[in-house]
Amino acid sequence: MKLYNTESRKIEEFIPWKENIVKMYTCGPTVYSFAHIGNLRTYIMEDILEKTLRYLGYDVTRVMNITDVGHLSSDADTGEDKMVKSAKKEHKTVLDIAKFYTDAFFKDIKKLNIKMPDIVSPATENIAEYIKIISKLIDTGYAYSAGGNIYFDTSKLDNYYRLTNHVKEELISGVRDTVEEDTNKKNKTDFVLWFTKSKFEDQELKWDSPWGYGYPGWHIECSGISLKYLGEYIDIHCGGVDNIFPHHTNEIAQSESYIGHKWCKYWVHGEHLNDTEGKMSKSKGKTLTVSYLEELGFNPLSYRFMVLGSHYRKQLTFSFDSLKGAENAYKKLKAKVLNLKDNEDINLDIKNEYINKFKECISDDLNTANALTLIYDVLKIDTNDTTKKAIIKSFDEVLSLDLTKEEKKEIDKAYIKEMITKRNDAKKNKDYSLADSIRSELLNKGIVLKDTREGTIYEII
RNA sequence: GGGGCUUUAGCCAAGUGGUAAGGCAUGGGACUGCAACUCCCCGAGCACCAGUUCAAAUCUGGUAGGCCCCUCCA
Repeated sequence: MKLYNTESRKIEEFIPWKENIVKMYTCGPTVYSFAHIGNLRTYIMEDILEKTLRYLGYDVTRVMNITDVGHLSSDADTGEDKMVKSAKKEHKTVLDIAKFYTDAFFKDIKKLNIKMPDIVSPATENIAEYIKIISKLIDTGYAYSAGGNIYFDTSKLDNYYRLTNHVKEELISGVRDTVEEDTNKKNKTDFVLWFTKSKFEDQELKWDSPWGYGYPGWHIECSGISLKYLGEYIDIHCGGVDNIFPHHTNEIAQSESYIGHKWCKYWVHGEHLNDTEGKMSKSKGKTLTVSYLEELGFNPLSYRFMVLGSHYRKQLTFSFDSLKGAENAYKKLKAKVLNLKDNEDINLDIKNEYINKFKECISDDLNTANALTLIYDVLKIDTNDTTKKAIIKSFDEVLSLDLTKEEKKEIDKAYIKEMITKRNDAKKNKDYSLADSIRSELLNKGIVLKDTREGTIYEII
């Protein structure tokens, strides 16, 4: 397995800490609104990565957090916690909001055939863990108290920037002038581990701690949850590219200072889905959600297909034209696969040959585009249908496009047969208007008639 | 100002030194009462310039465009 590691900026051979065992941590959503399809692109990538590792025989444990506290809002306003802001807007408690959008997130990932991580843990349920970590960081001199808050002292590390290549001197703290400088900090890059005093006094969720009644900083949750469920050595940490700095940089700082040794071996980041104007964002208004795509008549799996057609480390520009193209391609492909006969003997040599080819594709830094192309190759192999279908079904364990899954809709077969007979009679009598009206009547019910050489068949859409 | 990514046919996209995979769309053809479905056929020399090389989309340097990060963000 070859994987691009953000830390080395190279494609590396994947070698986990312990042979055959993979501990994988993936940053989860902040649940203050619906996830948009750009967010979901990263989760699709992580899903493919997890399934690829399992397909290759690794024993994978994957953990994801749910951020339900302590994220600052966008610069568009004066700085209110996102969760609090949503709660106010919708007249609900913070935890109600979190619960609602967490459920919505789970529904979305299910529609996209993203497997639920083995462990999903909300930030608010691991406060004790954060307190434990912060206490030790204070004891060992990595953290200090100032102005009522606990800060991590980034000057204690000589490789703080190792994930990003940033040059310390060139960092401009006020690229946007709306950002206020926190005068409690010893260094520009220091960050808060625990708040008791902040600009945002209306924070609704607070907990007791050795440093006072307050709430955790924005980076500690991932370190805490990861250490709690995966231990001190993890193999892969994923997220979107925007997490690299400062979030993941700070996670490394905290976690390694706490445990005293290297923590995570591979950092894998997914590129963004852009719209034609650039980065998709929740604040731009028109949010593209999975449900919205469904309202427009798209199958969520068409979006998955579209995402898999590109590489996760390349920016992808979303347009309805490209989604439409993906949907066409997906429908055609699936129809071809479903058409394959299922009652012959599988040629195991051929099956193994193509499964190996498939493994080559996906273990090449998750080259899903080539994996999809391989499906088209399989359809062209000189072998029986059943072998082809078995091969594609195996690929689909990773790709999860439901390519071999029949849609099961309740249909009245006898009724359709009767209508087909009626129509064929009409055709014989050259009563084409009757024939066409029968055809369109069935079409309205989602039944598409196809006149083939072997007679009329139907498809349910 | 600093850091990083990116530029291949109408669109998506593979490709990591040897004369451009695949898919979608379009067009043409077969089939059809007409359609749809299906099947067959058709398209680029890789942003630009200059190097290295017997040989470059692939390496080096530069130019131009696009995007992201440095601020919560997938």
